[in-house]
Amino acid sequence: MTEESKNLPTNFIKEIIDRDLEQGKNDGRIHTRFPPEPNGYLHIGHAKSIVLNFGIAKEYNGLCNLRFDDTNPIKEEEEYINSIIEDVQWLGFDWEDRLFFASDYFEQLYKLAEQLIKSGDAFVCDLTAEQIRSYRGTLTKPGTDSPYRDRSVAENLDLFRRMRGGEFPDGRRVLRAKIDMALPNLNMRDPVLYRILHATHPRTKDSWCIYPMYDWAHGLEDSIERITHSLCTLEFEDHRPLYDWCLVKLGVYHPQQIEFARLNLSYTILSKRKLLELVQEDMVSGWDDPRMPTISGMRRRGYTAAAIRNFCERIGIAKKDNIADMALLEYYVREDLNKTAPRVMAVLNPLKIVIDNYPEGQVENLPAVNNPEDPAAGNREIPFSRELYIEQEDFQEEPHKKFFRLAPGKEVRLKHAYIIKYERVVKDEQGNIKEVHCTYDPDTKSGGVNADRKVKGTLHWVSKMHSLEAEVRLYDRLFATANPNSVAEGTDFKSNLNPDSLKVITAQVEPGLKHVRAGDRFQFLRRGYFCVDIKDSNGGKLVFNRTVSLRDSWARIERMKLR
RNA sequence: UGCCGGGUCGUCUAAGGGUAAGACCGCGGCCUUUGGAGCCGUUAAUGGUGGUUCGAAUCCUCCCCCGGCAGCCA
Repeated sequence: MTEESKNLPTNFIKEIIDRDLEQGKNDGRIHTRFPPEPNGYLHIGHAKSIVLNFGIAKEYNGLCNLRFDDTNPIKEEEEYINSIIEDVQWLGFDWEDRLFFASDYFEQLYKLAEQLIKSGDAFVCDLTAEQIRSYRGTLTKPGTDSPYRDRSVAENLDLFRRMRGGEFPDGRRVLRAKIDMALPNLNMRDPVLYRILHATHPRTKDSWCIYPMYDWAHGLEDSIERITHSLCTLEFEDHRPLYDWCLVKLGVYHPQQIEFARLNLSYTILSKRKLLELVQEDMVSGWDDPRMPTISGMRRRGYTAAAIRNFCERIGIAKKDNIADMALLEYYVREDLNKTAPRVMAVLNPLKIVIDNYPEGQVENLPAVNNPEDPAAGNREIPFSRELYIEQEDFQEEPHKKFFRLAPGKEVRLKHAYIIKYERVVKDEQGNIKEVHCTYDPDTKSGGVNADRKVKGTLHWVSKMHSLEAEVRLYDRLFATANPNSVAEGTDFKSNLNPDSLKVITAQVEPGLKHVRAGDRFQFLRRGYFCVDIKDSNGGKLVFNRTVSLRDSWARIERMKLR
C-alpha cells in the first residue's frame, strides 16, 4: 500500500477511543464493524466509513468485522452481498474470518424480544401502519398510547409466537417497545421492533415471516459481536437513546454508538436510493457505470484503491455537514497514477502529418521510456514513419501568441523522435484542413547530436500505418452542478445531470497497445489517465475509459482568454 | 415552531485559555523532450452580540443561520 503518512488529521472519534483506553474500558480492546445493508452497491461515501472502521481497528491493534445488516428481505439481494464483499476486498481491507450476517442472529434476536415482552417492556400492537402514525403525534405534539399497550405478558407472548408462526398476514400486527408516547424524541414513542413480512430472504429464505427493525437489531448485533465502538452517520443520532434503551433493558454487553457526518461529494450524489433510480431508469449503464460514484464504477473508471483510501483519510472525520471537493479526489488518482501508470501515445482527434523529407517506406523503431517517474518501468520501441497523426488541437493556422505547438513558421519536437518544421497545409474544397506537410531535421533524433536543441513545444503522435484504432470513452462529471441535490421547485436531481458526461470517440493508439489486458491503466501522454474497460474491451476491440485528464495549464490560458 | 446536532480560508480538516495550522483549489515563479510531474512562493477564515480573562475559535449570555427526526427503511 502506498499510504500517505504525512499530516493526516486526527478526529474526535480517536480522541474518545484514546480516553476509553486510558480509562481501561473494554480491557483495552478495540473492535469496530462495517455494517452495510445489501440493498445496493457501495459508493465512495461507504469507503469513508470502511476506511474509518478498518483504519481504527488497524491503528489500535483491534478488529473490524464485515457485517451485513440484512433485516429487510424486500430490498435486499444476493447480487448486492457479492458486490459489497468484492468492493471491500478490492479497497484493501481484510475482515479475516469475521464475515457476519444479522440474519444469523435472528433466533437470538427473537429470544431477546421474548425476554423484553416478559419484562413488560414490549407489547404486540394491532394498530394499522396509518393508525400508528397518527397515534405517534407530531414533532410538537405528544402521541397517544395504543389501546393494545396494556395487554398481559401472556397475551403478548402468545401473539408474538403466533406472529412468528405465520398466523397473520403482513401488517396485521407488530411488536412494539413500551417506552413513552410523550417523549420529544419520536423514535422513543413505542417504536416498532418487529414487523410481519412474508418475503423470501436472500439467506434465510422462508424460515422467517417476522423481521426485526433496525433499532432493535443493530445494537444487539453490535452487542453479540462485542463491538466496542459502533460508528455510524449523523442521521442515527436521534436513534442512540433507543439503541441504548434496548441494551440496558436487556442487560447485555453495551457498545458505544458514535455518529459522524457522512460524505458528500461535489458534482455527484451519494444516495443509494437515487443511484438506484439512475440505474433503473437507464440514465447510466449500471451500478458500475464509470460515471457512478460507486466503488465498482470508480474501479471500472480506473481509480485505484490507494487513491480512494488516501482521499478518505485526508477528508477527515467530523460532525459538520460537508461537501468534499471532487478536485481533491482527482488529485489523489493523479498522484497515484503518475507514479504507476506507463506512458503511452494515443491521438484522440487525429490530424494527418506528412514529413516530406522522410524517405517513403522507411520505418524506424525509436526507444521510448515507459515512465519517467519509475526507472524500473523500462523502455519500449515505437515505430516512426513518413505519415503520422498528431492531435488536431496541436496545430493552429493563426496561433495565439502563447501557442507553443505546430503552426506556420514553427518547429516542434515529436516526443521520442525528431524536431519537425511546418511547411504547408492542404485543405479540402470546404476549407477544412486535410493534412499538414512538414520537414524533419535528421540530426535532432532523441538522444542524437542536436537532440538538445530547444523548441517550445513537444507533441505526442502515432505512425499512421502502424497505429491501432481504439474506442475511447471520455467521461466527465455525472452532474453539471456542484450540488445536484439543490434543485428548483418541481424538478429533481436528475435535471442536473450533465448531458456531456460521456463522449465516445475513435482514437489512434500506438501499436504496442494491442496486447493490453482488462483493467490496465496508462497515461496517454499529454491527455490523461486511461484504463482498459473491463467489460467491453477484448481481442477484437480496444476500449479505453478516461479516468481523469491531466492538469492542463494550456486549458487555463484558454479560459483566461475568454474572460 | 418540539427534540437532537452543527457553524474556522473557496473546499475539507486541525488548533481544546497563549503566534489560527495543513491539504486541495486558485494565483505567481523555477524547471521540463508530457503546457504532465516536481520544486519554491502566495492569496484566503473563527456567523453576530454582550460578558469572564492579562489573554477567547476555545468558557458563559442572548441572537442568527444550517442540517436531521413524525417508515411496519437502514
